[in-house]
Amino acid sequence: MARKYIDNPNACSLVHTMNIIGNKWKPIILYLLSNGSMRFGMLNTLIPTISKKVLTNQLKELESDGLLLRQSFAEIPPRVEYSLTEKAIGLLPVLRQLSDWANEAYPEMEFEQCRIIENGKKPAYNNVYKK
Amino acid sequence: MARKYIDNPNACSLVHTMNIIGNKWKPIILYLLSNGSMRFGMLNTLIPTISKKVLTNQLKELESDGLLLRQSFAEIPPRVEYSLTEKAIGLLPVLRQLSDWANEAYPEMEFEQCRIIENGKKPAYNNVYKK
DNA sequence: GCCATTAGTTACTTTTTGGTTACCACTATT
DNA sequence: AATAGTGGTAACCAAAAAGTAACTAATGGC
Repeated sequence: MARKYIDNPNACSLVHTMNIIGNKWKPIILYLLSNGSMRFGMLNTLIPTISKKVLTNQLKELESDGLLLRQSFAEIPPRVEYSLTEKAIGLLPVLRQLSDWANEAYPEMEFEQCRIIENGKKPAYNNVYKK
Repeated sequence: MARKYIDNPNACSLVHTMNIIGNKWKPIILYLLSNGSMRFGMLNTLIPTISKKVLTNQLKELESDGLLLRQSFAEIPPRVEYSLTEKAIGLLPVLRQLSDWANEAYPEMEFEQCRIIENGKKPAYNNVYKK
């Protein structure tokens, strides 16, 4: 289960960034967590097309790269909260710009409004992904 | 050979961006082209760990997403030049910020200086990836 | 006539990623 | 006594991405 990274012989920081967030689910996970912590099950509900196995795996990788904090509460049934670290918070504005870029570059696509860190308002989760 | 996109039921522009550049090679390709056009063979030389098949495929996808312009010259042997479109040029500052983010978030890694669109100087290609 | 050159393509194999189902621990509720 | 609820894990399988090697077209140089 070793993680596969792109060869990065010259230590290019862009390659490193893409190693960390350049895949199918991670930006979405960070985006959903951008307004506060969330439980595993909630993430799974908001991203219904991801399997539990893969979600677990992505969360682990994000945690090991220092982007997520995982807090496990000793309760029954279990409760685990995921939240962004400072590192991840520093990435949010860039994710926002990636979003903005798509809006400008592909105006014909009429995207939804991106809700990342917008005036501290919570995103309308129920409209983002429906079960 | 149909392209697989992430499900994007709510037309999130971040998901769209990741569909377009969120993979192993595309940011590197854009980065290498950020100082001007380049031939297929040169790209392949500068990214020696990519196979010709995959490079061809990535270039096609970037072209079909409107990020690259492909100019084929009727010469023997063939000559094909790839260059960035306006869309792609608009993305460069964001790529630069992704780079900068890694530098700040992982200071222990001592990355190389990112050379994207830096004062119009050409990147020192030979130091980026060696054959 | 033979070889080198370039930008691919094709067929085939391997690696990587993602999905499915069943299962677990522990308690509260019915 | 059975079931629901949560956050997983394990075994197994399917799909996607990537790698490899051989091949091509058309021309110039030897």
